[in-house]
Amino acid sequence: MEKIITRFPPSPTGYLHIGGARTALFNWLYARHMKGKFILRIEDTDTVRSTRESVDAIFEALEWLEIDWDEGPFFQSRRFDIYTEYIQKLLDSGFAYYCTCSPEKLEEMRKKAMEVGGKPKYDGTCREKGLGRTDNAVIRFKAPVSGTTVLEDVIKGNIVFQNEELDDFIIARSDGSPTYNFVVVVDDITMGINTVLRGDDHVMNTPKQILLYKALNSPLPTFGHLPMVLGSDRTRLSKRHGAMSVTAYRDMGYLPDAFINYLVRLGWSYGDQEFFSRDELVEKFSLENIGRSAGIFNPEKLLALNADHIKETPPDELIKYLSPFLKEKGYSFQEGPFIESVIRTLNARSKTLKDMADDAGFYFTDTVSYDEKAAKKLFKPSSFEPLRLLLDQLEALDEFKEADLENAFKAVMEKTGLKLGKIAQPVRLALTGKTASPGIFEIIEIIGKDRVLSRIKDAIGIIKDKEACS
RNA sequence: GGUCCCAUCGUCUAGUGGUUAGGACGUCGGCCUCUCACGCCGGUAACGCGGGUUCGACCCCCGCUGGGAUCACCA
Repeated sequence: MEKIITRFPPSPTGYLHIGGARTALFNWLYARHMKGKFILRIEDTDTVRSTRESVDAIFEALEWLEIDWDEGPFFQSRRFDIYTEYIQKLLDSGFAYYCTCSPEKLEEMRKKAMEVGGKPKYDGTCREKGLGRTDNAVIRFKAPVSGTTVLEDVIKGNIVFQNEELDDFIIARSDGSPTYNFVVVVDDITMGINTVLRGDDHVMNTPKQILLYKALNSPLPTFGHLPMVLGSDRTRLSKRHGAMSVTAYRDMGYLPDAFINYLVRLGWSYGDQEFFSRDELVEKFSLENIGRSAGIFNPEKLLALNADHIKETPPDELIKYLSPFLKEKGYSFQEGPFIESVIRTLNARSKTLKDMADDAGFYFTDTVSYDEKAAKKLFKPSSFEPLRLLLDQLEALDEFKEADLENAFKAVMEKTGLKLGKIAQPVRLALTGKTASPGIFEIIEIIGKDRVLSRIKDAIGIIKDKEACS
């Protein structure tokens, strides 16, 4: 069977957004699943809107998503010779012609057509004039005026277009630069692309492109149009639906694997399975299970999936992703058992890596800042005795191991007659500054004897001061 | 407006000519418990409407309605 060759062709006019990421992902997954090739192509023929920053932003986003490409990036701006050559081919074979109709005249025509309720299409004024090249002439494709063009879409099925609906679209502007529908086809032909997976919004372009393939005597690729991703109000996804840029999700603490897991499941299914590792996705991805209807982007489900992936990622692997968030907070640490245990206490409690870094503060700081309300409630005279007794118990311990710690607490419970909860909460506040944290024994073990003892002493001091004041 | 596409819980979806229409997120209730989570158990909620075809349609066909896409010398 022929080797599958897919591509992702973003135009660098902004950051990589969710829809683009999903298109890239489906093409990448399909290529990887089929052991084919995935090509990156930058569609920058619009020299006015294309920027170097956008190109970099796209690379950055793909890198984060861990979507790699086998060929490219190819830049259309550097392929003009090829386009010129193909335009000439079309001119020579009579499939294209020069047109000198002015933009103003065309605009007027469009307006009129819209008023009558018809499709605003070029009327073919110059079609048979046999005009030669002049300064303001554009080049149009000579499209068939009757018959049908059918798109055999692997996702949507057959879609039939009446050729009379199509018009002689422009393939080269008056300055000689080629236009989108034309360059896409030339690129896909010359790059050997045989599978085109793209957004739904391209279906109306496809008959034009099919006609071009035929005029160029090239075999058609397999087309598949992915359903759109919409915002919560069922309209096209935009800023007001939340973050659009893919890298914004990286910065919010999402795992790339969680992000792609969500994106793929939005429009693709594998029975009832919701959670997929990257490898599993590559293994199980298929075109047949892609849905036909548009999906609404649901940030809450993405968040839940992120939590699942954080939970399932082994601590030693998670470090790589968590590190930037810890470093941003100024925490220094070395990879190893310490940070891994820290992760183990937090991974079931964190929905994002940012949450995790936020909650991990007490493991890294020298001093603890207390939640005001909690301090008022828990650092009171009745906490003095249990804290003092616990301090004695802990000081006597050589090693801070869970079993020993439990015994230490038990001893305090027996002496004071208090339940564990009554003792643990003041201790938790003393150690973390907060009323919620991982298990009391695990954090004591990780924080370590020196810091634990000093933090308990600090708390005792505060309680004493309060007593003195009152 | 023309053309094209789409239609199962609020959302993502599974599903078959005969099912108690399944799962996940959310939500509600409970259990677990040193706090918060995790986890576990349970509840909530869907086949858009109208015609056909058929012994029987959520499923097949038609229409309607609703939603989306697209109509550039942008991509």
